Amino acid sequence: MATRVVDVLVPVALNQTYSYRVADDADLKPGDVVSVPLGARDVTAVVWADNPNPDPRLHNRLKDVGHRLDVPPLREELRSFVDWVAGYTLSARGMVLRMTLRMGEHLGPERLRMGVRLVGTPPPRMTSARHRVIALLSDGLLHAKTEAAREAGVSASVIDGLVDEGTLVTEPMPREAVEEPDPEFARPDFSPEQDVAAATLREMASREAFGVALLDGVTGSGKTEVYFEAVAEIIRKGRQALILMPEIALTGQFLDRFAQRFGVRPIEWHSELTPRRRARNWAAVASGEARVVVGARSALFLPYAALGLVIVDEEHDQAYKQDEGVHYHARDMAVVRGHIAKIPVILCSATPSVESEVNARKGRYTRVALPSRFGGQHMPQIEAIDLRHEGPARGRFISPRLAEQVQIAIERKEQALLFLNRRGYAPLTLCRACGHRFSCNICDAWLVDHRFRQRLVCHHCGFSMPRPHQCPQCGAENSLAAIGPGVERLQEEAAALFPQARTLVLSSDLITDIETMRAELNAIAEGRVDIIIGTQLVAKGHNFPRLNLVGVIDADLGLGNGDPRAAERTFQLLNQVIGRAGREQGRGIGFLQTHQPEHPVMKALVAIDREAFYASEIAAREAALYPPFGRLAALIVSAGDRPTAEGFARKLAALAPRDERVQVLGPAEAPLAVIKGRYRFRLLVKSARAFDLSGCLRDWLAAAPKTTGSLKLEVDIDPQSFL
DNA sequence: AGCACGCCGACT
DNA sequence: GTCGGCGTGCTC
Repeated sequence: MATRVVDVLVPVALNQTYSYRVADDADLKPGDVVSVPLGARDVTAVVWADNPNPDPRLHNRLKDVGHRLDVPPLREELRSFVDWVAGYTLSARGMVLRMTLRMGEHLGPERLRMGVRLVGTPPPRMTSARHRVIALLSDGLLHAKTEAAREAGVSASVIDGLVDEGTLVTEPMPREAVEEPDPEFARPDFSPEQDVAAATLREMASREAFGVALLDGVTGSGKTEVYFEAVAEIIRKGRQALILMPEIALTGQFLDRFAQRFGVRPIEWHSELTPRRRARNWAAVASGEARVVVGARSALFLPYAALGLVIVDEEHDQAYKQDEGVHYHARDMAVVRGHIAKIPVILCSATPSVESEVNARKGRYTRVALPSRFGGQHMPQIEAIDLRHEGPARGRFISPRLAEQVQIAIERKEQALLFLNRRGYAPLTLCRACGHRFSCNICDAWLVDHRFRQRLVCHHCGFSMPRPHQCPQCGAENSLAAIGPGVERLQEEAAALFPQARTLVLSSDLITDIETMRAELNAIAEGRVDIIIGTQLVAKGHNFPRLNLVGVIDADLGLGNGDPRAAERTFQLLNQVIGRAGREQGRGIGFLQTHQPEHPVMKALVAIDREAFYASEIAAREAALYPPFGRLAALIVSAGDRPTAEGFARKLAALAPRDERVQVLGPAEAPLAVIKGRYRFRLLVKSARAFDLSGCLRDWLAAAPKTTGSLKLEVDIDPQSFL
């Protein structure tokens, strides 16, 4: 009798499945998680399909499937999703599978933590440390070993000693149950407007069918509490809900708000989980015990037992786009997963992406609007400060009018936020004697002066050097000038202008981990800071109750670098930043320092006229056939030297499909031509919306020469950033 | 993605 | 004479 063979998807950079033999008595089904030999090692992989006619050429080379792991099989819904994402993004299926299996390697039966219990008599040789341990354990209950040691103020070896003496025994700790959120824990009081929105979402959640809602509400309108009602409905139905957030928005404050509504914190999923927690959370998601998961984009690939709803908070946020490895946009893939799993998807934003806005206008998405702030608060008043006429003195960045407002805020004991989306002290250092500019040897970029760290840093590759005191070009001393502002320099200026104020810089490079960030955000929320100086970190989903004034130092930053999404991003970012003001007292005020107050983005912001912004942006996209009116992909060719990269890019362009539905632009040198010592050229591929661009690219690239040596070709479907 | 195999420089 | 650098190619 022929041995049974199954096709297994292995989590390596391979698109094909590999065939393995199965023992006759092993009952393997598609979706089962197994261990298989691959080359010299064993990997955790997934049975993808039965293979009744294995390739005869492989007959004598087939290896045997190892053991099946004791975890729930990946459901057909997830396997289809993995296949779909790989096909769409032109990634190896194995690499997409890897994202669903990233559970901290320790898959399988959870390693139990050991606890200790007092059972015997104290040993003859007593010490004060031993006394403390015995006193602590005198309740006769099981205590976690490390906690017991910490509470008794002793090292673990004291406990081990008592175990050796027979005074204590070790026992496995019972696994702590995942706490269930209670949908009725604290039902909120809603305004009539919020009630209507919540009812719509609740109804959608209960329908158990695919559909997309765009929950469109201004900052402070209570979007979160409203979509929590859809989550509550999913919990009542015994299914699971996933709330996706931009990574940085996963704050303690959000988790607390969740706990206020549902009684417990949700399960988290993000890059900073410890391996142990990661494995536990993965298992809780797969078993279905985790009812609600709040996570960064990678949470979309987890093996939910019964996913019933996906929410994408701040759906316009660029952080949803993964630009390494598998290039995917989590918002778009959430819609795909919802479609495959036949479940509803809720996208939320105060400033929807142009894509989602168009889908809502065309009726593909259901718009659920929360047009006003909760509790009758008003949106901040916004004014432009024309830097051409009322700018600050040379070398200063806070205009007199803005400074006056900050002074008033401080006198009123309110907070002010100065927003500048630029890390470090100054973006450019140059020599006044010879004009030499400090730039990165490995990249094409200026080195940013970071005075906290006393270094010049490349923001593209991380290269850094000590801050020099002498020009390397002409040898002049004391000739180096810092050009332009960064948040550190802004803090210096604010401290000089307002010496009595407490300032805090909030910038990603000064924050080492999520906990530090949570602590700093809490310090602000509790009013221990007068002037917050922040990069875009402050824009994301945090509520500062005492903040009423927001000053945007350089509103033009991010506009006009030739990026088709520059206007959209600037509008969203500035809207969100200014929306931080006046959320509690409702008398927020925002100032935009700009050189171009007549720019459509600035005019729309000042007039608080979203419609005007979307109208002009949608018209521009439609005319240029940019997304969502057309499809876009970028091919990025990079190599260790310029001619190799350019030559290959030209070869690719020459092989481009001859199809009038596809337009190939380039190759052009990428805007930042050299990054990490690699020369980069880019081809942009544009097609009509109703065209299989992924399939077309696949055929095209299959016919292209293989990349050898340092040559690398990256495919970015739906590129968001053009740098 | 790992990992082995393979061919050229500075060490015990 | 070996140890080890990372370029190339394969993994059922």
